[in-house]
Amino acid sequence: MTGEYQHSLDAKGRLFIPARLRDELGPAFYVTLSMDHCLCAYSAEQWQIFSDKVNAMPYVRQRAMRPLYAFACKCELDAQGRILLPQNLRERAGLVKNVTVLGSNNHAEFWDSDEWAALRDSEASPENIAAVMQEFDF
Amino acid sequence: MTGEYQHSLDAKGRLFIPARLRDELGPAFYVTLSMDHCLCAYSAEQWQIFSDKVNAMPYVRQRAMRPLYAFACKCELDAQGRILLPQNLRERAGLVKNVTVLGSNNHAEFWDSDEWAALRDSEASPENIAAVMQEFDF
DNA sequence: GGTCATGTGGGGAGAAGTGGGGGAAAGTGT
DNA sequence: ACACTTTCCCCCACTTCTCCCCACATGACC
Repeated sequence: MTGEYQHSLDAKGRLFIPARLRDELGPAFYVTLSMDHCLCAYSAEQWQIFSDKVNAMPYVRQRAMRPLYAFACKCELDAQGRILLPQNLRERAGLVKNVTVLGSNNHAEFWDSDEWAALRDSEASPENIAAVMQEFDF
Repeated sequence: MTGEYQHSLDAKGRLFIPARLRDELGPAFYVTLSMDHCLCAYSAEQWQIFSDKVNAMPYVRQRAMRPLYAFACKCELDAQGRILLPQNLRERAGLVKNVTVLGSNNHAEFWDSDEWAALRDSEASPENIAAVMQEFDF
């Protein structure tokens, strides 16, 4: 998944999913917290892969995953290609009006637009890009 | 991939891809940022190799790749052999009207023509060529 | 000079994206 | 149990933009 898309939450808390990401996420997908101040969306398939990994862990470690599952929400697209984001998730990621949707390889991310803009400017500097590319021998 | 090709963005932000590069990039390829002030295009195959490497890393490290994926765009050729470059990518690389397309071994690069001309003149000096060749024992 | 492949530009149909109305379903209080 | 509010979901109307198409210019090759 790739790309940066600008959308807005409407008065009812609905978020539009760009057509390109829709194809890759599938008709129903999972949204949950991230380690950053944003939300992550995983296709049903990716979610399964993730869950399998969790299941393979000893129970003591599985408990640490509790918040991830507690906040997770299975989202389904309406006829217009939108999802309804539960309020607790919106609050958690500080999503109010302007939301930037990012494709990020195997998942999508939802950011408050201002926050993402600030992060992008600091992360997408030539030095960082250079460092990343070097690391991957790209 | 080799060569230097002169093209222009039309009013709709479309860029013509030279026939020689088209063959090597394939019908759909990925365009993203570069560490220089230009855009890079990778064939779907190259992109997959890169993504596989990223997926093999722990999630905490994968985050560093966010800007690369956020700016990336899967571009498909139209019947005339052109692609539509998203505005944010064009802005990022300062592409307005005249664009120089470069073949650069395993990828292609898109430069603002003036900028490339300046860079080429400074880099393609006999001294630089000599230095490069020496380094590779060429 | 003719013909084919390559490159350039623009019109228009249809998909993508946006917003809002209204009714069903669920939750709340008396 | 019943009215009332809130949330959710389906539907419709509208705007914007992408993509497909055609028409033409240019240059290479025969």
